[in-house]
Amino acid sequence: MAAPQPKYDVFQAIADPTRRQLLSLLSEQEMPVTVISDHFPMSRTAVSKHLRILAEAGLVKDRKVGRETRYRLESEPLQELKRWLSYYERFWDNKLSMLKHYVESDSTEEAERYGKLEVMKPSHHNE
Amino acid sequence: MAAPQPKYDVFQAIADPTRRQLLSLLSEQEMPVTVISDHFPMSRTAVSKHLRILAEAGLVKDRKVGRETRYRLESEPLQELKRWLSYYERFWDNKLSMLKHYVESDSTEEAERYGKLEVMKPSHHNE
DNA sequence: AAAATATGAAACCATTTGGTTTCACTTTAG
DNA sequence: CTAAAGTGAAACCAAATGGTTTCATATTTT
Repeated sequence: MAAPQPKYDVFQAIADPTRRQLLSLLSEQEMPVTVISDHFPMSRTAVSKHLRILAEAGLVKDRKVGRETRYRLESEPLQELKRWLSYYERFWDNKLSMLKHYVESDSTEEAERYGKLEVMKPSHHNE
Repeated sequence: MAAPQPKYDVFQAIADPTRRQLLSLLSEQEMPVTVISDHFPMSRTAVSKHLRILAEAGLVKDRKVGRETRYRLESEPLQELKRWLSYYERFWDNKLSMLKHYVESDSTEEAERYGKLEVMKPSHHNE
């Protein structure tokens, strides 16, 4: 029953430099593992494992062609990242709201300041 | 001499769910560690370590106020993430260029296909 | 059919990561 | 001055991570 929820999310998937390079490489064209691993200083198996992690995060898809398995980029999951990021953009894009934020937090009284906030409610941008 | 290059970059820093929640919380206002850790199910020390990692990535700044150290969000480093992401946006925003990409990679001959590419040149989006 | 190619799975390993508890230090409050 | 509050650093730990080597299996090639 329980959905076999993926072990790796987009954030974790792109945290590794090698995996970001893999995405970059695959964005150019579809490729089988052997060819891909020629571009990296590690074993084919290691590359294969990184690909599996990317696949779990939905960032790459594969298809069998004869005896090879070709991997290709699937950028759609990156939209989650964009969405997460959009929340923070206001802090550098909108000077006005940023200033407002700053002034407010500095003009409040010491006691009770933090307790009044409604924080950590898992909403769109928390995770 | 050698710049003590930070151990954590933005990608790694935001890979952890707890750290993303920290950014979310701090985006509301500046806070001392003790108050922050009240919002998490782990020890103050653990939160403190996450904050240090975020600080290494430049995502939070702190300032001493009496005996407390207040942390605040510093969103600027997230621009690197936005920049990285912008490269991939074309794969979902621009249906035309995506299609072009797909057609090209599928119409080429088997042999020599991969060798012709100029890949992995560490450029703006590789890492 | 036999040899070569392409790949995933498994078993191992060293290092990193995310947490904990304990201790020392500084700054405020009584 | 003494106690309490706020923190960071250190020592420890179990689990996760990123690699490796070896082995089994499926598909081509000759």
